[in-house]
Amino acid sequence: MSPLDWMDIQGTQGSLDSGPKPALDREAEDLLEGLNPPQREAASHPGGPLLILAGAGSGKTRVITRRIAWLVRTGRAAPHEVLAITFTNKAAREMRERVERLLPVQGPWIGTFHAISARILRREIGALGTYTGEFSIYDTADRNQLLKRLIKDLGYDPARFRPSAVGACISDGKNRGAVRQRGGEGGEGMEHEVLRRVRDAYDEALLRANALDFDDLLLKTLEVFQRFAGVRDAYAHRFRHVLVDEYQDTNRVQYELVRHISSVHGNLDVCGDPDQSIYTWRGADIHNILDFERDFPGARVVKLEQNYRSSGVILEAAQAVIRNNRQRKEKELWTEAARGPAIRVFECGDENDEAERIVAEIRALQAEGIRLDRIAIFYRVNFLQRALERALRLSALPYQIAGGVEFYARREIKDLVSYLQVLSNPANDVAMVRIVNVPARGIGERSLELLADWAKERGVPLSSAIRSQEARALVRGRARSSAEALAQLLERLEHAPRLPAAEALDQVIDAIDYFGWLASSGDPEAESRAENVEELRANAATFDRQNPEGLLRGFLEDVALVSEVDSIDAAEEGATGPVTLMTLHAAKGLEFPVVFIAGMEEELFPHARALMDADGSDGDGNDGDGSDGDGSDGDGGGPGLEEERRLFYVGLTRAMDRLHLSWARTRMHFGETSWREGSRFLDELPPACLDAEDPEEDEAESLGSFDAKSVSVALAEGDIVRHSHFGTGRIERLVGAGPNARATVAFPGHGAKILLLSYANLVKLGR
DNA sequence: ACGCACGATTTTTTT
DNA sequence: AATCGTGCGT
Repeated sequence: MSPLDWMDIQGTQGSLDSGPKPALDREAEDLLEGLNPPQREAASHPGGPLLILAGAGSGKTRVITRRIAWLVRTGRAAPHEVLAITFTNKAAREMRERVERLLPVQGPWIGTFHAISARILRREIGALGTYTGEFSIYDTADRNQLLKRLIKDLGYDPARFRPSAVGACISDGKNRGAVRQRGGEGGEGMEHEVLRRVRDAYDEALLRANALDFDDLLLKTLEVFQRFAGVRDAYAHRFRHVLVDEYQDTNRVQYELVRHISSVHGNLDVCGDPDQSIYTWRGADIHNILDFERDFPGARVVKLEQNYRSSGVILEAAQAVIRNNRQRKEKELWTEAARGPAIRVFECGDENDEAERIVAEIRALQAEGIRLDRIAIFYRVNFLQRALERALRLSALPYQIAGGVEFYARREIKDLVSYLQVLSNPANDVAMVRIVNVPARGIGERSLELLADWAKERGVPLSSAIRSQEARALVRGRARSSAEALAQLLERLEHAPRLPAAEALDQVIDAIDYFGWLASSGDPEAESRAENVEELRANAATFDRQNPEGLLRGFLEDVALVSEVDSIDAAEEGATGPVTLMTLHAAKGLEFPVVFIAGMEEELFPHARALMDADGSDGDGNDGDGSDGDGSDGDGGGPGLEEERRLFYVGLTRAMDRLHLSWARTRMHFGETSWREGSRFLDELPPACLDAEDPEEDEAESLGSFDAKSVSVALAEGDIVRHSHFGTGRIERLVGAGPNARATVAFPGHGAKILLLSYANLVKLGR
């Protein structure tokens, strides 16, 4: 979406108010074809507030896309009068494509809250009088870097007040936004005092840098709407129909935004599932969806309860699990699908064993003819990714990871993007600091400090100091000439913001001879960095093609707002894609025929942290520093646990046919190995849904295999075992005892091997 | 000013 | 285990 294909905000209305033309009726009717009755009701809701309670896999996206097309087709809204808000850019892209397939029409605004807000602010933020439309967007890394400097400047120890932690606090405050005034938050020792001072300095620094962080994008938009009714009304008039997906994950600020923007026409459709609310930690307030009918009187409520995605077994299991939650709106999903294969639970020795078993299983699936891109592996926390990745690489299975080390967080990418940011917004100090000595030009910390102080005294950005002869005079020697050269460089590139992104990028790369520098830097990763830069160039070129008017600024916005999750490609036609790895959070909204969920362990899957803080759904007081310990109310298990359970529910319901859950008896964590216990969630699965091979049910065996080291004791001839290198095999013979015990194992494809049990680490699979 | 070695710290989840 | 930051030596 190009930020500039703007149509006059007001203007276009009239002519559409007349009822639908009869000729269109049939075509409109076609758009509803194939929908079940509630889906049809939702898609063709005539107007006014609408709440779609959409269970997992109930065809929600289908309904929304049809609805948008239907609204346009029946003349209830012109394309550009439709605003659809999604949770990720990927979802936005997908929705746009699907709508366009139904109706060859462009113009609806479809995007995330952040993207839409940015788009509005580019145009309107000037009204606040403090920012300009050229503002930069600070991502989390930028934020933390800025905070670190501020914490130091204020004389605090950044080790004691970790920038990331302080940043999280600040963000939290902003997300709960409008209601911040509640806590005088004075007392409570000096911690709050520190926080307050850093926060103030932070906001001021952002202002001076003409920069907004993610939270500000929403907050400033809200502020504009609140303070300038005219602007608000213009948008509220324009957007005749507003649709919000994943409404259960909206926070307070987003709620207010939605309210404003739908205030004129009152045509607000929200869609979501309280059972899939998994973002309360980031300020999402489940009450938004629970109280929708109260907030928007006269709301129509439609429940979508037929599941079209998962097998009977999977759906039954998911339902059984989620029923353990206390805080919940009753809802029964049903399916016409067959029961399908049972869910399998792998109990593994350690994380490598777990990864290898998953890999072996994937191999087996592959042999069955199942494509890799139909397979996904989920996990609760990112570090689990490591062992999985290692095993996949070792076995040469192609995979892609969502999340992990984000592309745009890589140093080489940050470097180049920072140049572009400085060119686009010279006040962007964080970016300026980053590039001042990249490539190395001999401007060290000391020189930088001199320049920064000069700028600070005058209240001007750092880049002004670089450009000022007077400031540069403070610096001695090589640094001075380097600063001069840098100033000239920036001047030569000044026109970059008016260029297409790819061109601007290329000019920067040229001007600093980035490839040459990379090659000569002695960085062992130089090659892969160069590849990443090529990828960045390709991204820029793609952006230019899709957004001819976007220019550098548009590209920078994309860079800031597009997350790695968005880069997960749904398989191209024809070619078979790789296995996909991602966190459970990232999995929301997706579906895969085969799903693995790794790390089903206490403390890890109900995550230890989630069980600790007892608050969550009450917008109530923040953390008494360990004063009230009420982790004990039984039932649902507390809001933290309930959210974890919802997350598990989300994971389960991503699976269409096959589902594998795994856990490890020991796992390396923080560099030390610890004993693990199977997740309590495993116990919540109905036995009827599980594969019988469950070793936990077998008393004798669980005794024998309790100690990973003594697994061998439990082995017998005829057992099927797994080996980290050779894969699955069958034990032909056992000889010797104790540390000398040996097994002859037949591995299909490798032949018979004689293995020393104390080394081989065989894992018994069955017999 | 820069490189290296050592030690501290990390790991919930993300736009 | 792996990354990051600090302090020291050149």
